[in-house]
Order: sequence, then structure tokens, then C-alpha cells
Amino acid sequence: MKKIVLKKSSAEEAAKPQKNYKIRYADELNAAQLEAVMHDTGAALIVAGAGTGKTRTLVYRVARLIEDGVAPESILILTFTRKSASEMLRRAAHLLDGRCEAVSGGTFHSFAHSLLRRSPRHLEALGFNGSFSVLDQSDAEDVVNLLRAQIAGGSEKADKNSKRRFPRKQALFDIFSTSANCVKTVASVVKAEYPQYEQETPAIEQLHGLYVGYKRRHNLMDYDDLLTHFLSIIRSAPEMKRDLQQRYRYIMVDEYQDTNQLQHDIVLELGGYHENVMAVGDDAQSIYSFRGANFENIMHFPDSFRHCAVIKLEENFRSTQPILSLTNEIISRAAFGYQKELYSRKSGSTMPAIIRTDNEQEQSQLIVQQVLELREQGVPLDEIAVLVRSGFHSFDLELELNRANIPYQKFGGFKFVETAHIKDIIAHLRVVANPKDAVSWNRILLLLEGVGPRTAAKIIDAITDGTVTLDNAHNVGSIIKSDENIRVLFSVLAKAAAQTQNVGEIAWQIIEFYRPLMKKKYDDYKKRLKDVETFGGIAERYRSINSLLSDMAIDPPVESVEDVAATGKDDEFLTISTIHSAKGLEWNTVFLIWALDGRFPPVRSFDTPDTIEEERRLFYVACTRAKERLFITHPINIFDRESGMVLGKVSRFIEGIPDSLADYFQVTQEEE
DNA sequence: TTGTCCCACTTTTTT
DNA sequence: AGTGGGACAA
Repeated sequence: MKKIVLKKSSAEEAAKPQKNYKIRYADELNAAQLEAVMHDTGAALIVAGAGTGKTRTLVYRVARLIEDGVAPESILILTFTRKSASEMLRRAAHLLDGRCEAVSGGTFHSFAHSLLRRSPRHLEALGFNGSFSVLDQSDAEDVVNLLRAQIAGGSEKADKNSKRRFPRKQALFDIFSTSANCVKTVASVVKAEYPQYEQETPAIEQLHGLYVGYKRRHNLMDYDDLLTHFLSIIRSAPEMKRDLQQRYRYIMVDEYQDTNQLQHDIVLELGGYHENVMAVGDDAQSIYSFRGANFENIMHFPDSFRHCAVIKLEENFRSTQPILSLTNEIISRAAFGYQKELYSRKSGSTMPAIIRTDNEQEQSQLIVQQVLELREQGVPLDEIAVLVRSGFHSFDLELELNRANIPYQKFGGFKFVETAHIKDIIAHLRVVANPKDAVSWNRILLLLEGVGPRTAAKIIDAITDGTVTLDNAHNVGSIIKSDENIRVLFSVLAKAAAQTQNVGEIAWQIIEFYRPLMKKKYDDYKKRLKDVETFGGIAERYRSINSLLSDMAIDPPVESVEDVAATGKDDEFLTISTIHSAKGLEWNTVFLIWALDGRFPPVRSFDTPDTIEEERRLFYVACTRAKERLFITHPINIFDRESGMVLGKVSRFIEGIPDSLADYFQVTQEEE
């Protein structure tokens, strides 16, 4: 028989004699928040709807624990982005005092990464050493592709017809990654997610084995490996686990709805002894299923502990009631019932607007005009955001903003470190840090004239088996016909490896070497050169190549290309952001553009109910970012190349919303 | 073996 | 539209 624990009511809790706290918790928080903040030991799940003061609650709890004498170092906050971790600690420090800065925090990946680096002994047991390189997704895909070519090369002749069916690198990597994140076998992932490749399962499994072996041999880890290897180390090294459990007595995990099985397992290992784990999240805001998160996970969280308090935050402090009424309606149409009806005490007379325009330019012009008007009315640019489903949805708008001289920063979408030329530079640094890094070797060798895949492979083999090292480049001559370029390359790298210069100097030398290569490779050389120089500037800030590299891989600059290069950032700016990157943030005024069925939700999500539901939650997240004004815009009759369809309907998520919940507008051009 | 040209396909979203 | 891969010529 199961036990039911009767909890103290929050009234009783508040009536308890308060200790002598510096902060007046009872006055500054509502009952549910207070209950969460005062929660002491044992597991707890905080189900916090959008805008209900989730971050505030976490911040206050940190302060409260410290006021009660808990050592700041023994608190660990795992968050979704590095930004939100530092923001939280900053707020806590502001609220209480500098002690809060000593709280440990970061993303799962950065946390695992730093512990791995600090455990060389355990790494060696796994076949790695402390100077491993971190592969980002595209690097990892390149490795998979390399191996894929080897397998295909062998079997190609045998059955050329079936070659067509073999999954591409992206699909393969996705299978491996899902398998790691959901802690499932490769075969079962193929069966569930890629049934069309089921007959290829043995080859896919073989490839997976090769991939795992390759990474180990070359001292490489992808994002998933940071977590899986960390987990296997703490599982196999009891003394280390005990040490960590001892060190982190209080664990808080933010955005729990977006964690996956692997991350959940890590939380259990770390918090399994004290069970002082507090998870915070909202099932209605789960938007990372493509990374293995499942919104149901958060609901099963209590099952993993002997006791788990469940606290719901339902009062929204962010948005006005008209906005909430609309967002409540949007989420209530979901196929799965989320047991939540948010309410707000903020009245407000402005209704959300749903605006139809004839085409994309009109939509962009409308935004520009509205932004200018809002600014007249005294809404600062910092308080305005334009949210998009996918990064490229804002291209036209960006042109229009430039024309109108409205400064903006873009978050999400294509990132600085993902551009080819920056990856080239980084590859040079990577081989210095980890000479076994064959992917990077391959990348930089192919840049040289006269070096193709074949020659590159020869050189890499020689490096891997030790015939050639950075400082005895002349050995290269015995393998291939030596060449001026290669000698220069090796001398630059050898000099870097000698560690007589600082990181900035090394980076600039590599840039010098790379510059002529880049000039030949790209016709927009000038633009790219600027990026490369920006990178040089960034590199100067680092004390070691390794820390530069891990930051670039795990915690890269979030701004997209143009902004990193842009100077004078301190000015006020408008925010353009993907919805995924807007998570947890809020603005006075939010524009959600391209709310067109087929764009949002995208055509490709139409097939399965699960993906549509995820899109719906995404739409919900977007709308709940608005405090006072919400504009949803959509052009009409847009030809979609991808599907070959003409898109002519407003997004299904707001189709048929009654006039009582939103004002409808149609944009028309002014008559001359 | 490398380099070039052309065609097909692809694009979410992030660590 | 821009990349990646395959076919083919040098």
C-alpha cells in the first residue's frame, strides 16, 4: 500500500516563528513561493507556470539556505544555459551578499566537462586523457561521415542499390545522440525513430561501434560523451561519487521539463544520498524533445525519491490578464491536459493583436513602424523583442531594421563559431591542444593546395602512430612530397605548442598563416576576415588554449555573427531571438512573426501529433514572454518552396480565436 | 589524386 | 539559396 503524506498547510508554515532573517521572505513572496523557498531537506518538485516567478523563487531559496548557514559551495544549480546560471547568482548576490557568488552553477555539460578535466586518473581508465577535445555537433557529424564512407566503401560494390537507403551523417548522428540521451540501444532508437532504416540496423550498429572507438583513439568527446562518461565515472568510482555527494549537499535543477533521461540519471547519482534535490519546471513549456527531453519526465520526477514535495506556482506576475487569457486558451487546446490555469493581478487594457499582412515586406515594415511608435511612447528598445520560429525568418526584417537605423541584437540561429572560417581557425588551435585530433587535422590539411583527402589521410596516419610530430615536421617529407605550405604550417603549430607565447599571439599567428588561404577559398574574403579578427580579439582574453577551446565548444558567444563583430554594444538595442533562445526571458512588448500555418508550425511537423504538440508548446512559450503588449503577425499567401504549397492560413494555434481574446487587424498601404 | 562543375537536397530548434 | 556529394576531366 502506498503512503499519503499530509503536508503542513502553508498558513501553518508561515505562522512558525521566523528566524532572524535579513530578508523578509514572507513579505516578498506569495504563499506557494514561500513554501518552496523554505523547503529544507528532501526532494521537491516545483511546477511553475510561465511567469510565476520561478527564477525569483530559486534565487530566494539560495539566499535563504545561505542565511541558514549552508555553505555556498555546497549548493549546486544546474541550468539550461550558462547565461541563466550567472544571472541567477548575480541576482542572489544582489539580494543577500557576495557569498552567493560562491555557489556552483552551470549547465549539465559545463559541469560534467569541468569535472572530467579535473579527473585525469578516471579518464585514463576510460581510455582518454585530460587533454581531450570537445566536438561540437558538426564536428561529430564529420567524424561519423568519415567512418560512414569507410563502411560504404566496402559494401558499395556488393549492393549499389541499397546504398541509396543508408542514412546520411545527420540522421546517423541523431540516432547515436538519441541513444545516448535517452539511454536506449541504437537498435531500439532506429526502430522507434527511423523505421525506414530498420533493415540497416546491423550496419548502423557497426558504425556506432566504430564511432565510439574512433573518439577514444583520438581523444575526442562529443557533447553526449561529456555526460555519459561523467556518469560512468561516478558510477564506477565510489569514492569520487561520495566526494561529490558530500560537496554538493543541495542541488537545484532549473527547466526540468527539458532534461532527458541521461541528465536525470546524473541528478540521481549526485543527489541520491541526501535527496536534497529541487527540480523546477513547467510541462507546458517543454520544447527540447529533439534533444531527448520528454515533457512527461518532469511528472515522473517524484517517483525517483522516497519523499517528494510537490509545489505549484500558479500566480503569474509577468503578463497582463488579456495576454494570459489568450495564452491560457492556446495551451488549453493541447491534446494532453496541462493542469494549469494561470491568473494575474495585473489588469491592463491592451488586447493582444493578430495582424495580417499581404507579404513579408509589409510584415517587416509593420514591425519597424510599430517599434518606432513604441519608442515614441517611451518603451525602450531593450523592452521589445521579435521572436521567430527559425533563425532565417528574420532575414528580411533585419534588412528593414538596418534601413531604419534601429539597432538590434540577434540571438539563436546561426552562430559565430559555426561559420566555416572560424572553424578553420579553431581547428588549428585544436591540434595544438590535442595532436591526436584527426578531424581538425583533416580540416586544416585540406585547406592546403595540392592536399586532398588521400594525402591528408597519409599525414594523419603518420601523426597518429607517432612517426610525425609537431616539432619534427621534416619527417613529413618521407611520407609525401614535402611542400612549402606544410612546412610553414608545422612551424607555426610547433611554435604554438612550445607554449612560449600567450594565447592571443598564437591566435594571431595562425590568422596570419590562414589569411592567404582564406582569400583564395572565399570570395567574400573581406567580411570573413573581420570575423577572424574578432576571434583574434576574443582569444586575447584567454590564459590557455584549452580554456579558449572549451568555451568555444561548450559556452560559445551566444550572439550571431554580425553582433560579435559589432562595436558599441552598450547602446540600447532591440532583440531578435529564436523562441528557443528566448526561454526564460521577458519583454514589455513581444512581436511573434510568421504565425503562418506551414511556417509555424512548419509543414514538416504536420505528420505526427507529438511534433505538432511540441510546436504548440513552443508557440505558447513565445506568447508568454510578453508583459504588456503582444503582436502576432502573419503574411498571407506565401509560396513555400520546401513543400511546394501556397500557405494561406493563420497558424492553427490561433485559428478561430474569438474577438473577445484578441484584436484583429489587416495591414493596408497608405494611399499616395 | 586533386580540383571543378553540376545537381540534388535541405533547414528547425541547442549543449 | 547555399552546401554537400557525386561524376568527370586534368
